[in-house]
Amino acid sequence: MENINKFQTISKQALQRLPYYLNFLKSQKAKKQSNTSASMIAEGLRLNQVQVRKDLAAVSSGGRPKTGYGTEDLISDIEQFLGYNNTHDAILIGAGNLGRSLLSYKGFEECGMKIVAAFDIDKHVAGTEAGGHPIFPMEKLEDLAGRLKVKIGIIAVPAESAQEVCDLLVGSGILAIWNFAPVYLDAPEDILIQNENMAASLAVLSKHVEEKFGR
Amino acid sequence: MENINKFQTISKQALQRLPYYLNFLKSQKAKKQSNTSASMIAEGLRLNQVQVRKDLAAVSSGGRPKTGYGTEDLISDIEQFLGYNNTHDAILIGAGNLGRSLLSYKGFEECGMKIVAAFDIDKHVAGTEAGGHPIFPMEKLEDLAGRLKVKIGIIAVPAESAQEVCDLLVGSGILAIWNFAPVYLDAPEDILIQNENMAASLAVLSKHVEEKFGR
DNA sequence: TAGATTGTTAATCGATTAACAATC
DNA sequence: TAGATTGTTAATCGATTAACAATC
Repeated sequence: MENINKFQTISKQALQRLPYYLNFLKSQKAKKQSNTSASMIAEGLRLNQVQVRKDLAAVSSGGRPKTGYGTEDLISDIEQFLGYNNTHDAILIGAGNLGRSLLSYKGFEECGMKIVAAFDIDKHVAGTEAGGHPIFPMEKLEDLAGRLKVKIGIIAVPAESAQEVCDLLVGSGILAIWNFAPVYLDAPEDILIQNENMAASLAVLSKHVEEKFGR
Repeated sequence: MENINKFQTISKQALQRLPYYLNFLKSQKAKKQSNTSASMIAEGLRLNQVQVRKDLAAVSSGGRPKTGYGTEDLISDIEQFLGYNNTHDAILIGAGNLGRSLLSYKGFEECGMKIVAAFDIDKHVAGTEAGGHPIFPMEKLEDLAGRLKVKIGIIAVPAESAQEVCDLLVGSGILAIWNFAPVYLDAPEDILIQNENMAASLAVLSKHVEEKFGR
């Protein structure tokens, strides 16, 4: 039986676990472990064995009974799957406090994303730079994004202007948006919106402390 | 009937939606809308009505048929619920690239969290400061955390040392940990671990672009 | 062959959504 | 009273976990 119909889909949660596996596998590699089993990963990351096994099955077919996966093979299968090999260019909009923090963060490139330019509505901010990235005025966005064929947009503007920026990005042919503004954006369904909200995470922490510590 | 048995629990997902509601409500307040209904929030944030209504019911009892909630009342109910009124002190460990970005970010205080000190293992880094926060050597952590009665720890160290730092924090009486390292931490179950992994979010974006754009 | 590990099919669990009753 | 909106109980959906068969 051929596996023509076997569309291996993967849930968003599973997708988000993959970088953890990757990290663990790299530490295995550093320890000269040439093979790594799902059980080892599960134990190392304190996850359920079956979950790990299922996640890996969606990403690689190099698993062999009794031996597990070749550590390096699995690393490259996951990186391949996530598209870390082909670097994706990104632009960031909103060079305020958060935006500048993101611009100066160096960890994105090893995850296959490279910020190529930043934009800000404030004419005084435009023309400066942050973290080695030039900041342009908003008017240049559409032209530049189109010419550079950028596929990822990072929104770091205030809530009020986030939807507007989103529309602009969609119009410029962006495929995925990393949204740091505290709003749910409206976009065509083939555009992926990944919401990242520090306030949302803080809510979880704050609530827990409040509960445990009392008021 | 008294509501003694009515332990209103709330899911983590619901908890994370509350800051979005808060943001919407504040914009309502700015527009002088004295009342806001669940349906208005749902429409504004493009969420399901019932979901919003259920979330709000867990947080406030000020909803009235036909009128909805008093905008300001609901704001303060949510802030009360999340513990945004009582500021919680936090310490940050690891003043590297990411750590410094977090230290210089100004948005945490309005979510009820205040970073009071940072620590780093590197003796050269200790003694300096970032974003107006002093950076201390690791040896001072236990003493300072205990004396300041800090309840939140922020881990921004490399994956390899994250568990070690976690243990140290737990030993110092911390109640909740915001973990930026790409590992799942092992801690007593009454300690809340909130994982924040930029790489995990990037994986989702990267995969989508890869799928749409092809390789 | 026995044992470890993979990978799949079925059961469970939790969150979201739908239907409805209650109330101002 | 009629209508809008709340809040609850039941149905659906999706992800996780458990049980098991396949394989080296």
